[in-house]
Amino acid sequence: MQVCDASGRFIEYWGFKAIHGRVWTLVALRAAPLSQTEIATTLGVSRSLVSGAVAELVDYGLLRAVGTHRNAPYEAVMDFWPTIADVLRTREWMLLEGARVALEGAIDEAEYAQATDEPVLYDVERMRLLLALTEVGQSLLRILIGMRMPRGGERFATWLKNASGLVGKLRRLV
Amino acid sequence: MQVCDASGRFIEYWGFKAIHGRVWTLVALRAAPLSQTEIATTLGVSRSLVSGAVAELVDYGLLRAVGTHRNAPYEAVMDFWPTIADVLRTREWMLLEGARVALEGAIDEAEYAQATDEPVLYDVERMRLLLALTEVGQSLLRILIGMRMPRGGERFATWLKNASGLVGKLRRLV
DNA sequence: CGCCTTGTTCACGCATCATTGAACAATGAG
DNA sequence: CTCATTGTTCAATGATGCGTGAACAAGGCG
Repeated sequence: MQVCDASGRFIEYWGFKAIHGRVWTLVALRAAPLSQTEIATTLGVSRSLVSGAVAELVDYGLLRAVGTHRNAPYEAVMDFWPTIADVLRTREWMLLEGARVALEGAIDEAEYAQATDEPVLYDVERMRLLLALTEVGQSLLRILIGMRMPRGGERFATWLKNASGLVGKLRRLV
Repeated sequence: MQVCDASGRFIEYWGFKAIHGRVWTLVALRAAPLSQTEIATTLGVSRSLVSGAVAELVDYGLLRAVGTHRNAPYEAVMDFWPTIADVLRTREWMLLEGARVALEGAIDEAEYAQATDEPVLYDVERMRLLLALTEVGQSLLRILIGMRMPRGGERFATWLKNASGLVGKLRRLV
């Protein structure tokens, strides 16, 4: 399944493991739920690798066991926006916040140095610009995180239509 | 300089090397252009590492030598959107295009199987959904790539104001 | 009840890649 | 011209992390 590899490569570039993308895509596109051994043999990887990947995907809320018994096969949760929002909320926010705090500290230092006539190594104006950039980034992030998803039956299809319309509006905006 | 480390961490998560972020941030925030040895000693890394990083940053168009002589110090190019657009155009587009092509192929295969009454392993409906998703992604990418930047003197500040306004409009849209 | 299939855990190997230090090249200063 | 400083190249190192296989656990089915 070339789609799984392409998806894996894509996911990998976004800071996750390729195996996550491959497993999720395979399960998502199969008509029937899959057991771990089926996943492993289909993808040509070891069962141990699949075991870990599946556990993490279930933890992320991207995979779900069908039934309660031990060897219950897995189906994909198509509605992955909550997971993406969660990643944005934690990972990206922390990164931007770290940069923002560091910049604020550096600006304070530079201003204190200015006030006491010490030599100022750094360009305060530029630091302010980068600070403003992090704030714009955080605003954008807040919007993305806050995007409400349609509830009920065919969530993913509805969300997709939603997103498509939004992109159209965005094009007119730019 | 904690800002450099924060920036490096951020850049690293976006698929680049942390050293690129650290070097660029240091040069961008310093009031005066910096030589490679100054960069190396300030960041506490070897000159060889800085040499490679600087060469790549110059290649990306994110750093520029001030003057023509061999040991000319470097200043930062603040207007980094062209570089980002370039990365989006090559890396992200290729990834999405790869997924799209693979999905189209799989859909064709599945339809052929349906027509000839062979067993169909994959869910055509879902494949179409993911195909639509890649297309929405490509539309969004086209918009981002096509975003024109202000020309002339204080480009970065103008761009930032531009971007900030855009994010505000986007919030009202969502 | 016992076997066989399935899932989990863990230590190891293997590859990748950032970083270093040393050797080398290039150039400006004295 | 000579030397010291700066930048470049390259092999070696070290760390990080994916993937594997074997051993182990846990049920289901005969």
